[in-house]
Amino acid sequence: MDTSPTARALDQAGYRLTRPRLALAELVDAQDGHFTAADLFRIARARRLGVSRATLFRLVEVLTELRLLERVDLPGGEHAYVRCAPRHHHHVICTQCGRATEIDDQSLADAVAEISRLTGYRIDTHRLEMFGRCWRCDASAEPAS
Amino acid sequence: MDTSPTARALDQAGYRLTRPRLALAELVDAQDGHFTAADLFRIARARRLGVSRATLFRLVEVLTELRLLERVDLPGGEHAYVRCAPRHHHHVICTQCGRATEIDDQSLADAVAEISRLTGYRIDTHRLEMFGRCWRCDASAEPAS
DNA sequence: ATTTTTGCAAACCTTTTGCATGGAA
DNA sequence: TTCCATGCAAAAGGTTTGCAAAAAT
Repeated sequence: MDTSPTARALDQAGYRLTRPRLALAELVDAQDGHFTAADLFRIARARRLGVSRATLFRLVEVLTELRLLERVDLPGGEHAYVRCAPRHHHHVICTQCGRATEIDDQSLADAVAEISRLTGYRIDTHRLEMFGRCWRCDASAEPAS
Repeated sequence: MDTSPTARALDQAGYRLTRPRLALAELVDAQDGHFTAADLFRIARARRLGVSRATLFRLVEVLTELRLLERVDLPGGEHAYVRCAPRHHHHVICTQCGRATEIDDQSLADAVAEISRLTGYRIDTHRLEMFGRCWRCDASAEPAS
């Protein structure tokens, strides 16, 4: 059965459903946190999916163009990716478990509009990345509370 | 005369004022937009400052630690740096001329607090980068208005 | 059959590091 | 004189690319 959402999106966008793509699509769908290209490659190699680095990078690029993935720049400077819905939003990322939660908050749009007004810039795009601890990790880190 | 703010900050922080550092400090001070390490190296080489890549990277790292520079991740994924005051803030960056303007807007802090409340994350750090056109570039791009 | 996609390997680009020399304090 | 800093060159990552073979439509 072909229930991989990513694979379906690829198909719909006119890309051929090859074995490497199907395998990677499932991998990507299985991630619920952020991952780097290297992470993906490591997993693919461990599972003997027989996917080359080149193909992996090429697919990540396609998925990013389709907005199924979004690149986030971690505080250390690495490029990671998170699976997400193809609309404008932001992420809060847990620095402990890697979980990423999508945000689409109006108060932020308001803040950006205000900044545009204050600075005189016409702001085309913006990117907000927030890093912290999700409720689960935060709870387990403070047993006594 | 030693009027380079960056050089003075280095001195104050206990770093030795070597010729390469002084030369680079002046270069950095002269930038009013964002620049990559490669940009800086290109300029240094053109001016025959005799600074090696290693030294340049090492100084950029020091300046970033001292918070005289901040790394910004451009939409294309490159790492650039902007000169700035050593406190928490954000940047609006002109995609045309590269000018960077510092922002410290309360409405953004409010938005982040709201997001923290909504998601249950304890947000430690956040990074907002805005890209657009500054008033000057915007004006010259639309002569008829 | 035709066109896209793959894998390989090499190339590329950016950044880091070890180490002996040179320079600041 | 004592460390700190530099330059060099090599290494280490990370990502891209040319090209012939393989696979999807």
